[in-house]
Parts: sequence; C-alpha cells; structure tokens
Amino acid sequence: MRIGELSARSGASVRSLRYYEEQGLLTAGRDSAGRRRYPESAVARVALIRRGFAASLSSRVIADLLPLLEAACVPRSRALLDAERQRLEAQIAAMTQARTRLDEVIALVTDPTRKCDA
Amino acid sequence: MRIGELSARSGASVRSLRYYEEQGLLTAGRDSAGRRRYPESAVARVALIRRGFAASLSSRVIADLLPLLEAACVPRSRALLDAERQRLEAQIAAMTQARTRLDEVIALVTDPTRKCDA
DNA sequence: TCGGGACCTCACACCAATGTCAGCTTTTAG
DNA sequence: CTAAAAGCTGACATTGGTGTGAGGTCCCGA
Repeated sequence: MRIGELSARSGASVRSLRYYEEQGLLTAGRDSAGRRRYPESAVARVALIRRGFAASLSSRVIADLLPLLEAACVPRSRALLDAERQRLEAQIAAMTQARTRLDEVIALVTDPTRKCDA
Repeated sequence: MRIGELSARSGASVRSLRYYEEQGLLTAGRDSAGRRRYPESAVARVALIRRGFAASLSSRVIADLLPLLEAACVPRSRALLDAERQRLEAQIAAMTQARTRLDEVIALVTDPTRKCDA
C-alpha cells in the first residue's frame, strides 16, 4: 500500500510515517515513481511503534527495541524496557516533587496576613 | 552588588540571572560602565524565582505571579497557582498513564513463549 | 603599561516529534 | 488534455532554561 493508505489505517500522519522511516523504525520500498510502498505488515509495525511512543519511549529507544522484539529476545528487551521504566519513574518522581514545591509556595502565599487589592 | 556576587549568593548562574532579566523577572540598574547593579533585595527575589522554577513554573507564569505577590494579592495568586497545580497534575497523570502503557508493553514482551539468541 | 578578571551583547546548541509550507513530479479522473 | 489529488524532498517552527563561545569593554593591581 502507499503512504496515504497506511496513514489512514494506522492513525499516524503521513508526516509521522516519513519521520519513522527517517529514524529507522519503518522501512519502505519504492515504486517506479519513487513513491513509498508498504507491505500489509507495516500496519502492525506502525501500531507497535505508536505503542512505544504512547509509552514515552523515544524513537531512538524504539529503534533499539524493535530488532530485539523481532528476534524475540526477551531478556534484552526486558533490560531495555526496565531501564526506560526507571527513567519514567524518575521523571514522575521529579514532577511529584515539583508538586510538593508548588504546594509549599501555595501555602506560603495563602497562610500569612491576607490582603488584596483586586 | 554586581552580577557575579549575586550569582554566588543566590546559586543561580550568571547566565541564568541575565535570562531572568530578559524574561522580566528581575530588574537591574546599570553603573557607568554598563554593568548590572543589584540591591540587597535581589538575593531574596532570585530565591523566590528559583522556588518558582523548582515548582515547575515557567518564566512566563513567574512573571505574572511576582507582581501579585508583591501586591500581596492572595486570591489572584491562588488562582494562578491553582491553575498551575492542575497543569502539573495533568502532566503527572499523563506520565503515569505512559507508565501503564509501558507496563503493558513489558507484559507483552515477557509473557509469551520466551526464547532468546543472546 | 600590561595582564587578567569581570562584565557586556549576540547567538547557536540542546531535546524531539510533529505541523506546515514551498516547490516539484506523477498519476488519475473527467 | 487538464486539473486535482497524492506523493516527493527539504527545511523551518515549536518549547524553554541553560551552557557555551566569540569578540569587545572596562577596571584594577603589579
């Protein structure tokens, strides 16, 4: 199929599909006019790629992961994914801490002698 | 005081102090040679600015907030901060959902017939 | 008078996926 | 035949606090 159809069937924009290719996540053949041609399996591949993005994985990590998944190499895939999970946890922790800081500021603003001109 | 001393006393880099000024968070006088001069109160102001950043506020929001704090306008400050808190909560929720997605991928990889070549 | 340190402005780099525009070719419908 | 639709490449914008470097001014001590 061509890129427009893949876009419609996968939900990814045409721009995104070209980007995935640029990042080495998706390969495409070319027809005589230079247009990308995709096999049926590309739909599933894009779905997997998008799952990765939805899981906050970067294109780089997805590029590393896809070959491992194809090779069905569980331990290595796990190692990669666990590291990403840890990164994500750290980010969540950072934002949670920021929320605590924000609550402190809110308390600071709210508690003292309150006066307002508007 | 000059920018180097303010940097040392506040913990913010010289670069950051200039950036704060550019964003309208911090004002500075100039001496005859064009160098920035800060009053003692600048130390406290930078501390407050940095608290804002630590609470994940953007320079834009801090710029809006500082005048309200100076006017001791609690309700408006609260409105602003509450809105930011909500934004932060939404981000935390998004990342938490991403973690769930990641866990799904991990389950997907881990569960099936496991085999590995490395 | 010379060296160096502190300061100045301007500006690019970073991270990263996507939107969008420009300018072009090819295919296809009418 | 022609116009529209679909595709192509290439490139810039977005977001934002900070690092870093170039190139210049100024001031102080030796």
